[in-house]
Amino acid sequence: MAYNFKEIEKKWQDKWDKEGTFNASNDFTNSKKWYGLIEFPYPSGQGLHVGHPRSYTALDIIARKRRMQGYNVLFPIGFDAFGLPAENYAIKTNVHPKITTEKNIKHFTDQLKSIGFSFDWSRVINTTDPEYYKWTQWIFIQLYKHGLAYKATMPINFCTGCKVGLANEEVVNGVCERCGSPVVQKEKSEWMLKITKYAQRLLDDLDDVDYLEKIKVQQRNWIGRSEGAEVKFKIANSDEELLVYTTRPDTLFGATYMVVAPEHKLIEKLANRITNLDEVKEYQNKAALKSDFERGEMNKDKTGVEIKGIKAVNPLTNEEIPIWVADYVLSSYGTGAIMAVPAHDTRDFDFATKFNLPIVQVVAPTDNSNVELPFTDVETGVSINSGFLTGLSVKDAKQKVIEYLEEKKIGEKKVNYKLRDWVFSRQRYWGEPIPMVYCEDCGWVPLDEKDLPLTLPDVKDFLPGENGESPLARHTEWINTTCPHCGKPAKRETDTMPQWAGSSWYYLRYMDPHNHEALASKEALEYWSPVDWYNGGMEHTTLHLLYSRFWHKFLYDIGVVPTKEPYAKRTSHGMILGSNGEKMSKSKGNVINPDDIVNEFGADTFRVYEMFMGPFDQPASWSMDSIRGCFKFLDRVWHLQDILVDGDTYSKECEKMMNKAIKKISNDIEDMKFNTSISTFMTMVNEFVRLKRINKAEFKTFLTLLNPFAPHITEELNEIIGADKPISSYEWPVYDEAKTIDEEIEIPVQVNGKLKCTITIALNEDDDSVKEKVHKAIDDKLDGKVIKKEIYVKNKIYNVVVK
RNA sequence: GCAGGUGUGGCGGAAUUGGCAGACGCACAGGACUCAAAAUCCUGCGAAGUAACAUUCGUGUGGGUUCGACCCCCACCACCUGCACCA
Repeated sequence: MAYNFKEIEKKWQDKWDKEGTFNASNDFTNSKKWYGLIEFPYPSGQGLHVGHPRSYTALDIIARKRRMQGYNVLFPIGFDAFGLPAENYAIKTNVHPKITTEKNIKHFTDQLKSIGFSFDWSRVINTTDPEYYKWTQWIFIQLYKHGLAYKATMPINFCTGCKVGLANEEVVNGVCERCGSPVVQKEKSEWMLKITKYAQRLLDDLDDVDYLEKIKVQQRNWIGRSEGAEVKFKIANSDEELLVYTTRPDTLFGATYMVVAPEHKLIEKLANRITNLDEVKEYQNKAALKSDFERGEMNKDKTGVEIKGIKAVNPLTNEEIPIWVADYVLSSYGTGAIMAVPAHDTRDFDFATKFNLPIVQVVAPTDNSNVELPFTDVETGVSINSGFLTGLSVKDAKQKVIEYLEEKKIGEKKVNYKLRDWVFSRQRYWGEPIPMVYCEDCGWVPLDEKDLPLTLPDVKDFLPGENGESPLARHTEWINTTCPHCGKPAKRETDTMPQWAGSSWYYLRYMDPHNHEALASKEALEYWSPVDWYNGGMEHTTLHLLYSRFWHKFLYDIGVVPTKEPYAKRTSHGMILGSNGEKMSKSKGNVINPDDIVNEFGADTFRVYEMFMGPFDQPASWSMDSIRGCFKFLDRVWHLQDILVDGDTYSKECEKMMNKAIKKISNDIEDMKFNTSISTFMTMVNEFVRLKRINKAEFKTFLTLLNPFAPHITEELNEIIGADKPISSYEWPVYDEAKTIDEEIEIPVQVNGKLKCTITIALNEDDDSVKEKVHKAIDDKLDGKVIKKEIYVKNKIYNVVVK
């Protein structure tokens, strides 16, 4: 009988669908729960990408294993359906995003089901469903009420293509992450979320979660904590002060000039004393026209203008030093002004060299040798030419100078973060409306919670406004409302939320997706929290992961969720590349469509191949040849039924292999080493074929182990061999450690570290007996050389050193 | 520039973490089956070398530690991924 995967897969998928086989239990008395989460897809018009199933299959394997281990498993799926592509498509074709989204979700659902994932389809969520975004809006209102959402006019990244404000995270190399158009700076009034208030906790609590180390590193870098000091510099002959932030207060004696960012307020304040105001203004204007990217481009010559007419006073040396304006100082970090220490900072050094500014060395290596400047080593440095700091190590000097500054009230210890507040407004239609109303008398007022959801009005015209206004801004009948506070006429916010909003809390909704009273019930949250294992792409480590941790911590603070962290464990999969090793894209013509693969080889082969491709966390190139090998493997598995013999226990010749395999595969799955699990399966099949027999007990265990990887074929074979219940209801096989150990082993014998031969010994054979065997084997190969030393590592290796 | 990662046959990759390098798969070659092809099955497959053994070389490069190194240490090269004038 041939392996008819089409028939088999359809049969089991229909059965699972009809019976809801994999729905998580709502019985919370079962204390053993496991919550596995994959990043829910954006239902794009292109359909499922072959990259999605890599992550989904991996967690599906773990979820299926957990069920067999007796856990109540929650393994949900949903759709992150707000976003630009549907809206851009609507602009082009005038098809409402709601229709496109619905169609795409249908398509995705069919595709996902055709691969046999054990998702709980009774819990599907969709971020564009008013019943869902009602709670997204509710969270926003809570943020607002707790002072974490505020409106600010600030320069934002404005995409000239999408005509929309972008978060810093969405700007890549000066262009829009989505459409590739240039991004310029624009002043706009935007809703902001105060993620910076949580910076320290987002950093600290990384110690309590099990994330891949590289994910933690990226989060830490993104938060970018640094310790230093703020120092006040007096402006000579004035009451004004210039506040700077520095991580090297120990180098204060070497500060030979100051630099302020072009946007710094000092220039305005002291405008009447500046003798070259025109020149300074011209520089400011030029800087304003440059994008952040242009300003930040490396290896570019530093530019700047001295602000003449005013001087700053170094608080330690009392020397008057010049003040410059230069765009290498950013207004958005620290205080927007720096003290420049050219001898010990490469940027200041470049600038000082270009403009002939004095360079004073104040730190030297411990041995006081001459070094090339700038000398930036903080580990070995010792203060010199620094008054009361001279002779101290960098660390001690920092400590001492901060004490001094604090005592004299001219400065204080200060921690800074690179993390910025989250720009939360989007001038777009296809997003959650921000549930805020502006009243002339009351200012910004949140909607009453009982009036949620604030639904997105149906519009016919999706073009953004000329000035980057939201398409909703043209909808006067929707905009005009009454103030929830005083009842007077008022206007709605027309901006919508970014795509990150809905995905910042979706894992909570899965716990109780049909709840009308709350985002999820207390019981469900208590029972299912936290997510036990979350797998997703590295591209989401700095944005989505950080945002959702922030929202979660906030919800924890206001008593909504029971845990500090949303995800106990986070892993990450490597990207699937085209067969040419490049990222799959339509323009490169190297896109593989999952439907074609499922059609030609079947879902089981597709799953096995994606797991066999290579190490899970590393990128892998698609190979049509390799996938045939996986099909061949399953075909061999199918034909094992032809050599099936009776037997209720493992046969003598296979007992060891079976026990070893259970151990290896069980461990491999936990370590996400799926590729070596599959090698183990292949080795087993080769052995059964070589022996021309497999007994029932062996086959049953084999099928159970393979079931999470290839669920359809294994269920079918299980039925064929007369099982009375499906594998998904079996217990995960256990092994007997004693039966994984060989009592007779082969060990290598080396002479001077080079392999000469191998000998067979009993496990734990006594050393003298082993020695005797070794000498019998190699004594005639020594060419009369003298044995100097013999090393025997028990049961491992025997090495003879000769001369 | 900083941080992290990777480098092993023709290719994808294994290696119990310091102990027989190349498991498993692909490709390739030979054979069986077939009128023939495909599929399937069997055998071989790092390089040099030999009739065949033997032997030598071999995990990006150069050095080191060790009885023994893909694995540890030092220096370097190449590629990938983040971040990037963050004071």
